[in-house]
Amino acid sequence: MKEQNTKRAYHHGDLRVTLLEAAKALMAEAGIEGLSLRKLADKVGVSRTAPYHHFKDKNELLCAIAAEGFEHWHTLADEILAKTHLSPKARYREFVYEYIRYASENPEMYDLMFGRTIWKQNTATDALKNVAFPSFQYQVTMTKKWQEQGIMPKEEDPLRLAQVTWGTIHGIARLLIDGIYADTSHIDEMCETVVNLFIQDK
Amino acid sequence: MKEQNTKRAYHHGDLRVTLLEAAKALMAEAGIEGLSLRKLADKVGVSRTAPYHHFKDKNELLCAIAAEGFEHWHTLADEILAKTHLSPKARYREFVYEYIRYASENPEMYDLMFGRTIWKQNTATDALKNVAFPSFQYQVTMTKKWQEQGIMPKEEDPLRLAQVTWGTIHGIARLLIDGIYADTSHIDEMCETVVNLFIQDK
DNA sequence: CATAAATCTTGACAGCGTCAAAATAACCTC
DNA sequence: GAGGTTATTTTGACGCTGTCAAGATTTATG
Repeated sequence: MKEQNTKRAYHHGDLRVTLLEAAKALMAEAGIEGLSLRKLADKVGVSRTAPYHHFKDKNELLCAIAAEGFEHWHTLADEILAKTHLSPKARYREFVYEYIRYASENPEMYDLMFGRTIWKQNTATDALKNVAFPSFQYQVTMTKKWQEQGIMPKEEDPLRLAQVTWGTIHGIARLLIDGIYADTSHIDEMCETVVNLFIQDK
Repeated sequence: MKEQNTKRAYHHGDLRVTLLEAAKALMAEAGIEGLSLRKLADKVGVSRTAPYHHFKDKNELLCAIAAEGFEHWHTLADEILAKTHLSPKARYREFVYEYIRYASENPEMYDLMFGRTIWKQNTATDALKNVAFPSFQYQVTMTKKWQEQGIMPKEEDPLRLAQVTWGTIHGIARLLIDGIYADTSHIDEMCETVVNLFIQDK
């Protein structure tokens, strides 16, 4: 009985996918720093260097994880924007809530996707860039739409406005997952304040 | 010839201060991750374990560095707020610019002060908390003042408003120092957009 | 079936934080 | 000043990390 996936089943049987799944789980519980290739290999039941035949190094593994995170995140964002039965303002509110919720429920993944581990050293793989850059650009696209819908000021440059509004929810998300804002019970009120400040009366 | 500092000159001559200075320099050029106790000891010219008699572990060294950062940062903020010859709006503008400038010129220090390294694991020393918490609280105090001066909406709860406005400049700072916004030439325009969005016509 | 390629393992190395024990230097009291 | 205490520093060691090299094993290919 052997599987027939994208990669064929050799000794292990699609070790790459197994590693990615285990890595996400390990990262979620031990953090990015706590995710070591050796612990990962041990968890999966292979030798220390086995992962090196599927990922060039640790960075490439992290990029692969982040890429999956972006794909997941992108579908979540799309779902909200598809709720056309809601008013633009209500949709934006939901987007803000969902953004903060995603970050606080997946702090390590969020940190990997939007943090310095990958981007500061400029070590993103092409595969990651191909999903991450559109996600960044997505913020600008949505902002333009919000301006057209009249809930955000039309006179502001879309790029600048996107940078600031995204910066706001990103900043709040970071303060939460980095442990500066310990009190997560205030999340709702913070989101509401964001909407109050940025959204012009519908 | 021996110095007479807070700590007396033993074998080395105030190793603690020397370590802190070298650690700040090493961190600035190699990053928080690149700062190792062994390299630090080597740079200063002592054995690997010598620093352990002045700092319990690496975390305590990092906390000491961060504490100095907060003190420096606090004096910078105070200077701006003391410029009473400027209008409240102009002062806020300068505060935003200065905040982003400080972060982008001292990215590693900013990351240490406001990042997850220390706060997420909840390993801050009491000495650090004593300077950091007032700095956090400072944001709320200033926000209240801005509300009283009529440049920020009075109807918003001061704490929430502070969290969101601080979150905004913190988020932009993070996007810059983490390498998401590579283009630092847009800093001025982003700051201006922040002021436009948050400040009510003077 | 034989050769090539992919996959996995064992061995090894340097770097890291940190503990234990020993060595050294300064201080303090008598 | 002498002797003992304390502060400081060093050497040795351990386990953890990422990663390379070389060999072994399994699968694919011609």
